[in-house]
Amino acid sequence: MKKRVTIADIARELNITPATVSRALSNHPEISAATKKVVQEAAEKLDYNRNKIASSLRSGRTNVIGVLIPTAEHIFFGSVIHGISNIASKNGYDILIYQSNESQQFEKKGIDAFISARVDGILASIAKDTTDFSHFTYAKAQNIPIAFFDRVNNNLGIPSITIDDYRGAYLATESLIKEGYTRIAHITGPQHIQTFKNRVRGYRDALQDYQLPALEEWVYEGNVSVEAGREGASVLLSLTNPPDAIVAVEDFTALGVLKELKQRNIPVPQQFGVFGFCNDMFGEHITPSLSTIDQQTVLMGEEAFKMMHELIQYNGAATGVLSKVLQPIPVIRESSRKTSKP
Amino acid sequence: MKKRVTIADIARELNITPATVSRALSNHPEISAATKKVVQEAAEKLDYNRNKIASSLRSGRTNVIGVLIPTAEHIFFGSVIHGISNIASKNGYDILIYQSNESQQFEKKGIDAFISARVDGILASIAKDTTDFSHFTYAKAQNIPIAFFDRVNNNLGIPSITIDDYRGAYLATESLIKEGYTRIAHITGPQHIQTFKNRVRGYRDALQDYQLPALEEWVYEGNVSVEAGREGASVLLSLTNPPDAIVAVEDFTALGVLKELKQRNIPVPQQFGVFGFCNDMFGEHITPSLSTIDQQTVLMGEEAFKMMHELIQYNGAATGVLSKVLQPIPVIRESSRKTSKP
DNA sequence: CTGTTAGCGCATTCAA
DNA sequence: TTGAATGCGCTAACAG
Repeated sequence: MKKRVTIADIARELNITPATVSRALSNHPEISAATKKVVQEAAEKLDYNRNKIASSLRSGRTNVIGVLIPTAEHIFFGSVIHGISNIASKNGYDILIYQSNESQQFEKKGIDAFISARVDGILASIAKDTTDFSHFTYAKAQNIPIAFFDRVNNNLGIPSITIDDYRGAYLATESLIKEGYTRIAHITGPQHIQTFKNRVRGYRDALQDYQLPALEEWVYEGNVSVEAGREGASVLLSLTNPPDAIVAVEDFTALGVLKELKQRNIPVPQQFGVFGFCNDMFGEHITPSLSTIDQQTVLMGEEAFKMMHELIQYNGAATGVLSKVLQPIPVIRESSRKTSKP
Repeated sequence: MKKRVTIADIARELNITPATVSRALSNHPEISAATKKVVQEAAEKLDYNRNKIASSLRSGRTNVIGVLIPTAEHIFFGSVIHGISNIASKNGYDILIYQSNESQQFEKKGIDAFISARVDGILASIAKDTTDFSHFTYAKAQNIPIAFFDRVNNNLGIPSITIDDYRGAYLATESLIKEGYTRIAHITGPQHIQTFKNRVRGYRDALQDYQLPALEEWVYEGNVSVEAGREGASVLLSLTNPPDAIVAVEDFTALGVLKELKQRNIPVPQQFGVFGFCNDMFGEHITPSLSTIDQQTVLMGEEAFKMMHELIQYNGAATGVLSKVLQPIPVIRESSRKTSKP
């Protein structure tokens, strides 16, 4: 094991003190340009690489953000991480990843790991299973800046960044209405999850605003999956008063709806409209292509980092940082275009 | 900022020395069970949380693995990270993520960040742009265990974990042959990438083994995308001697092929067979559903961590750890099933 | 502008 | 089995 070069080595080489080297390398304002230059060159020459561990221990800051996600296997979170990670790198932060796998127990472990690692802040998206949120308030009590993204809890006094699910569902429903569909149903997910609840509200309010019927039985609650989409569509189409369009809670659910419709030979969009939610990559390429709501995942990641960055800067001081809501963007494709052809 | 509890606090509380506390908490064999118990309880009571930074500085080990990926926006890498991260957590390791965004420059920065963070090991998947690999050999020279996954370079003496791309393409081609297709073409990606090159070889060898024609013009080199699939299919179908099946380099490329065929009203699989590569989630749900090669991404992540774990253990000592190749798994669906119906 | 001094919290050597 | 002493590499307060 080759011994690593330290600032002491550079100091010795140049006959100055380690403190000066440290300051020069951190671009401290009170160091002369000449010294900085010499130190830089010596560092380069000796192949010096700052030991962040020692630096962190001394300074009390790690420049690491802990990111807690339910799973990296879902492209939604990959996309958010993409956003977080890129802007974080640009600002000199590293990203520690932990997966809860939708379990409260692992989520708690993740928070503990972050605290142990002395991360400067935590960005978290809550697991489906979580009912006890004390690990989050604990982190907050430890004075670690924390913010939620996408899967949030508004009762903990923790800032968050989300997209406006209510508005997304509203826009989807409204788009179908404007295309001429009049009996619009909704397939949603488990209602203990805020996100899905908000979408139901947006869907309902759109119908009400346009004075269209909003039958109780037109809201089908399933799991979020292709299968749920099929089953939901099947149930809805078997009603005595079946709908002529469906707003699905998510793109794969919408895909299930499309499959069921195809099997029943119901032409989309001519006789039936379908709207998804997520803007997953495949939607653009299936037939008919899927209208959906874009969730701006990368932007969400970037905004999440920015918020965290501010929280870190102003921690302790009173701060104006509050929750932020991103606007969903309707992406209208074939599956909902009853009137005009593409 | 509440002062954090340290081992000194615990020591004071119990009238023993910090050294003993440290040993007790690390479950050192030479500490009495009684002391361990008392220390554990005091730690719990005082809400002690080990400072990994200080521990790392002293011990020289961080228990952090740096994972370098091209982008988190591709589900393939998300899936591998899922595999790495879960097994890493189980073994007490944290995961630091860095994205190269397919750029050599950022890749280099990532390696530097990892070295600065004093990670115990690096798992990397090479960027498309990378032509100079010195940052990898540099890390290795610094005595940091490093291994590649999926996107590898075999000329650096760095172990790697891949799936057998050659065999994957061979199996895809063979499957088409056994279904009765006889004029099989291939749409591949940039040939400076080993992965794609190997798939071309697998494709060619299958044709040869079954004594089928392998025209030079039946291999179309494009970018890896839906558009490349469309274009490749278009070019191949315009040949005076067009194929009756295509092995695509990847699922989205296969999707492009399917779109082009649909537009030309060529029935799949009856008159034309299509095979993808990746087993992306959408493939199961499109029409016709897509035959493809599963790359065992989660397993790849798990095996990557296991390999890294061994490298870390035996670093310095001569080690038997070599590259590992995972077996691809054909997933046969409608798009290639000429003979039998599902 | 630079040097001196001190210590972040822990793990490890050597002694007892 | 435990205590005492040391230092990992760096940064920050205080001097000069």
